[in-house]
Amino acid sequence: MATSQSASPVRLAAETWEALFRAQVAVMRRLQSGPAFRKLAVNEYDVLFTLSRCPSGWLRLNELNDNVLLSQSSLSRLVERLEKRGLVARMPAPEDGRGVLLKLTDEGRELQKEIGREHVRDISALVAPALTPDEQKELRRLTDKLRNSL
Amino acid sequence: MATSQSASPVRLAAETWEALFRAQVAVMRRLQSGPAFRKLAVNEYDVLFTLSRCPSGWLRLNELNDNVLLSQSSLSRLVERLEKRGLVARMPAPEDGRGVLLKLTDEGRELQKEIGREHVRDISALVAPALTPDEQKELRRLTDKLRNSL
DNA sequence: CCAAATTAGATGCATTTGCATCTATCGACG
DNA sequence: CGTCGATAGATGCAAATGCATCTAATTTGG
Repeated sequence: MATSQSASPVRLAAETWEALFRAQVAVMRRLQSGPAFRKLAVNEYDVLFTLSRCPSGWLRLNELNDNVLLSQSSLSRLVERLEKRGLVARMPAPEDGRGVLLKLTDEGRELQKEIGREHVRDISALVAPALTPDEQKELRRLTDKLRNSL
Repeated sequence: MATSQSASPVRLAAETWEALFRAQVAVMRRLQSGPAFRKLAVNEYDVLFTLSRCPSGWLRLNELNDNVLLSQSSLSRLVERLEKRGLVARMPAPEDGRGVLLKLTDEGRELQKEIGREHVRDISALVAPALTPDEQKELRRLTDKLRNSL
């Protein structure tokens, strides 16, 4: 009987992914039910957050789409909603007549910061008691490595 | 200036969560666009999968809801759809007149296995090249620990 | 330089989702 | 026991999502 539980590489990969996925579900469920996301859905906040991290301030719609788990059409309409609420501004891309550039408005930046502060506290309250700092660093390293190798 | 990048525990936790979340988004995006999920959405498959892992075969609707990132009402309707397609069967809970028990039908079990085989191959193709077996085990350990401590 | 194929994003439409609420049952407590 | 708050699940309805498709701009290959 040389067939121990996770002997197969395929099985190990599947179990690894399932553990990652379930952890994400469990944490996200708690985060999104908190008071931080009263004013904005998580996906909407995520767009504002990504824009806030963008060095130039402007980001292409299709680049945004890589970060978010949404179809292209859903992102298009999500951005439309954000624009209607005055949180982001659009501009036709200068180098590509098909493209659209996005940036935060002042109001959008304010709201991102406001939600972000609370969001970060919520995250910390969940993650910090669960893992030591070294474990957190290792988890960050492994998930970054996984993402970068796709 | 003793404020290095991730000196703050709060910041470290936030960065850890973001890395985990982005990795999940990146992997999930690739998985769900693959041919494995032609016949069934990921959330629907996930319900079949969870039922297939249940020792007794029967599972309460509200227990299912802990595993899935869906509101109670959405899960209720998702299950309704699965039942209409003949993939799951319902039964009133014997010990609790409010509850509903679910199990896979034979057809549901077949479909879960069929999709599952392909799904596992897809996962392996993404995860195995990215992380060594030891790294995968460590990632599994850390995400399990995170989830269990919530 | 032009036609064909590709890419960015928008839009019509059906499906899915979530919020609020409703019904029914359970459990606690007087 | 009988009432009252809590819990399980279903449902009306508005909002969000995805698929297929459309338009327009770009890139590619002859």
